[in-house]
Amino acid sequence: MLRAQHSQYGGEGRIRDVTIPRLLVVDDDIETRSMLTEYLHRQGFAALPCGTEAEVRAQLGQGRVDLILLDVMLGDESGVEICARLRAEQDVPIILVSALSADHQRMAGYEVGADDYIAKPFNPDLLLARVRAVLARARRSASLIYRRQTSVFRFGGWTYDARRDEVSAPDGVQIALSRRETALLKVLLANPRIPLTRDEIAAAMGGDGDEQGRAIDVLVGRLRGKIEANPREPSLLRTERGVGYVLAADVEIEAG
Amino acid sequence: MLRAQHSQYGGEGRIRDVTIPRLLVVDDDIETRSMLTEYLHRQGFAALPCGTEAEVRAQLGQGRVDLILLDVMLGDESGVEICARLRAEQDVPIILVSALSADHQRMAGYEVGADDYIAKPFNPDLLLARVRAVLARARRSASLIYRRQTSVFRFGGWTYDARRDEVSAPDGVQIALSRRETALLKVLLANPRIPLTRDEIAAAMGGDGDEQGRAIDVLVGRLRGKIEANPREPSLLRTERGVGYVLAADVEIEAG
DNA sequence: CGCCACCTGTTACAGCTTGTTACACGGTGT
DNA sequence: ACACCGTGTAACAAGCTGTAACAGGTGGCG
Repeated sequence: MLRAQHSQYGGEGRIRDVTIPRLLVVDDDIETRSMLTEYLHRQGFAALPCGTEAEVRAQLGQGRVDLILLDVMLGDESGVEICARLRAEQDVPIILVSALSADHQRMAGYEVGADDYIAKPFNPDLLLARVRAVLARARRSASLIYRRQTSVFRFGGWTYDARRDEVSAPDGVQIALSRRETALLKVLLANPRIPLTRDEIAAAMGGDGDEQGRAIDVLVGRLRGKIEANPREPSLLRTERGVGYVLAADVEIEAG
Repeated sequence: MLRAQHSQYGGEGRIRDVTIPRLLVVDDDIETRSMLTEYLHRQGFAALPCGTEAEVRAQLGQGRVDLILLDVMLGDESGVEICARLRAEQDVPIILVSALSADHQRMAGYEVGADDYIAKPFNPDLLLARVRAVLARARRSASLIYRRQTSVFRFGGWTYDARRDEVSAPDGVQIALSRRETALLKVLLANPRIPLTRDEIAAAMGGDGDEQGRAIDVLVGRLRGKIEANPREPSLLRTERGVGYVLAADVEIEAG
């Protein structure tokens, strides 16, 4: 089950890619809106004009939005406040656009969670570069899990290759771990030398918060049986009495 | 980096938080470096001065780096090129710092993957706001998977609550899915109305690329047996002959 | 120092999960 | 019409997984 939880999001990058980013252009000035929308269309984006927060929300409700270009002065509405409200609910990248470029205003924009801030009048090509940078960054974030799947973890002479899902002993011999054993190992590898409580381990393995009984202890024992030279005196996967368990090894991570 | 990695396990926010961001200040000018490093120290960051790419790499090799402030003019080295190289290998946020602020240079910076671009001379408070914004954004990205874990998916009258790991039928009755069944459901929910090949499904479920035989088919059959009114004539989880399977329902996602 | 409660390791077991295999049926192409 | 391919399904075996019970060790308190 945990495995599936990991891989689901890693698999997104490998299954389908949406090719046309969908942008909202939010400005109460119709002419500015149209000009920018057309420009972005020509650059290969789906650009949708909005004049108010309500229109923005309507678009968000209707489908995926990849980025919002949000003017600071929106008639009766403040773009900065809209940005703050949207950020509290959404991860969608937001670029604030303003004719005013005083530093304290820029800071306010960043503080409410804008991804970038562009001063009018702007060079369209620079705007484009920023749009692309912000989109690329968002794409990179979305693929983080996928990339992590290609990592090789080294600890205490052992190797865990996340992409191949293979665990190798110091002598190079592969051992077979069950799905739960692998999940436990991954949690430990992600937290070298940090004692983890049983609840923390269970949660990290995808638990729903229910009390686990002694399941983690048994699982630890099983993993020890496979990776410890002497499971009765573990050196890699140690117990911290009253706390939980700790991977007592440094972990080195390489791209797979 | 390690922290960001184990967010894939859905447990980052619940296991450990690293509280002091670690920044690299990269500038060949010692005075600038020192001034900035001290300023950032006073603002609560761990700021480490570097003068060359080699020093940057040494720091990256020694431990987690949360953000790199990278000057464009680095004596014999070009900050933009260093940025490009680092970006190809790393997700670490990079802010380029330059005395030159022509638009084409800024665009070059964004194109090589910089997260932000600051012109010298800069207002230290504005730099700080940007550092914080970039760090906050990185943190948000790192917590994406965790947030997804709190999501509720609705499809065809059914509900999957990711946090509780509960699946409910249209009549509100909970059904029990096995771990693999849940994993399959998640893959489908992440790709509504998109036909997925068996290989794609297996990969998204954490497969290591090995041929799966008929396992996915059997699993689909089992999930159908639990969620279809008539498993012999499935309406939710349909077969696309010669391709694979598709979730024939719209999916609505709510924060949990 | 001794006692006791708690913590952890371990074993055995039962139930469930999971993938493989084999067969049947329907669809498609020649 | 026939052959082949793709998919659904049932049966089965092996493995996985957590629970329960017991034993030994540890730490705190009197």
